[in-house]
Amino acid sequence: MEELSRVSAENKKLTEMLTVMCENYTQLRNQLMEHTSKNSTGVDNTPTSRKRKAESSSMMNISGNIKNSNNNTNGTENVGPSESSSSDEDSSKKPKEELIKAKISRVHVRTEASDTSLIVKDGYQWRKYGQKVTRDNPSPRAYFKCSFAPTCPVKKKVQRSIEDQSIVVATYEGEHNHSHPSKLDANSTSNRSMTLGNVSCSTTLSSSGPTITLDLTKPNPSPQETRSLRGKIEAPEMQHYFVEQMASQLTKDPSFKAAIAAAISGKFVQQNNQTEKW
DNA sequence: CGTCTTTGACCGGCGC
DNA sequence: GCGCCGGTCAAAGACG
Repeated sequence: MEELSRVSAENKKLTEMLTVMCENYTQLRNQLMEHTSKNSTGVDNTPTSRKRKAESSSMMNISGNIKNSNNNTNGTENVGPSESSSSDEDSSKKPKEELIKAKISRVHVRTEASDTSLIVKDGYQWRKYGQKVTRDNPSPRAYFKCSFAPTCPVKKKVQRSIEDQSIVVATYEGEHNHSHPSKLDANSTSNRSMTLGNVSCSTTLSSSGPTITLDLTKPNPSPQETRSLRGKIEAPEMQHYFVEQMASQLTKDPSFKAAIAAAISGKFVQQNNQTEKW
């Protein structure tokens, strides 16, 4: 309980730091937009190389904003900085581009820095069809197609963050035209991440090694923090559902059960360094 | 033998 | 038109 309270306090501090960072980012972005609007009177700002611009905006989104594409079927839950920044700029563009961009979502997953597999397990079944080394990032970018359904048009690009090699950025394009495979088999995956509103929680349960890494962001921010973030207030039943989902997924993982059993039997060694990492 | 990954080749968009 | 660059294809190999 002491450890839990300590971690909770640390999470609160980190959340506050994240809030300050988000606010600073918003202020800086507004200042930049004002500056660019003053300098260039043109309607569209530098139509050259839209793709690189979109990627550079995603690089600014490394502040632990973890989203799951499964909830992004209509884009209403995409309230992250990258989405908001792109939607702000898209307001002056053609509706066709807005339609295309509405189907694009990004997921940031923290993984082991030594893991070079570029595999982001999100419950879907993916087939790798290409890998490229892009110009703006020395890490190779992997291209995946959804192979769960032959007609599923969803594609996924996975690339390590140029700023933090331990963060893998997965960009999803399109919408799945089938149900989530994990609904059929909840034990098929060992890595899950979920998002409710702006509160992100990512669990990385490594079944291959003896270590268990939990990436947790405080699930219950204070009302003040909630207001300061994006004003998206969660319903209590959603928080309850969130906690239930976390508990059920943790208890379904055999490695987590083994760790709990070892802890109960007195063989579990508390590693403070691991918990202090996040 | 079927499926998946790897990787060089190829294609199309874009800027100059 | 040419070159660069990101994205895709497809043959070959790996793997269970």
